[in-house]
Amino acid sequence: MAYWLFKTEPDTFGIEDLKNRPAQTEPWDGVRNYQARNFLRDQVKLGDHVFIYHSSCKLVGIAGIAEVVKEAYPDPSQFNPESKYYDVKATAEKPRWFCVDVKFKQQFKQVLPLKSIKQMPEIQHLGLVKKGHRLSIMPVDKDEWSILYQQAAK
DNA sequence: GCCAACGTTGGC
DNA sequence: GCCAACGTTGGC
Repeated sequence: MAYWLFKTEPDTFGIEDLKNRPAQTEPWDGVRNYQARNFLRDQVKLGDHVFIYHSSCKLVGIAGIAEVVKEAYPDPSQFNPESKYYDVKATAEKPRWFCVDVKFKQQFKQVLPLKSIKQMPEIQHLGLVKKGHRLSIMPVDKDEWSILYQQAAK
């Protein structure tokens, strides 16, 4: 099993929204970056665990955990002209973008702030703490997951 | 294939 | 809202 971090803007869709969904499950759509897409399509597997990270908001940081309940399939929003994620160049035969379904697992009592994460000496490999951390889907190694989880679940 | 212009991300 | 850091686009 692998570990990931997915970014989201809580004003649009946050951990609370995931928790309140029917079946607490939601397609993670709208990823429009090739590197992130490749992770989603090729490496994110059923049962993988995911940190839900809140960005562009008051409380920036890791807000909780979700689990992958459906592996990559073509992101429907790319075919929908009404959607802001619509992509003219995508076709059913040649989909360009993919999504997975995630299910709510846990909301932390408090968001683990980015500021704290950056101060943790053990967390050095995570893309988040590196310069130009713009990937919306990124791998987290096992050790870093454990350390972050321990810190967040306190 | 280079690279300037442009758009987007995301912390602050 | 600012702006630095990236990614993407498109002319050549």
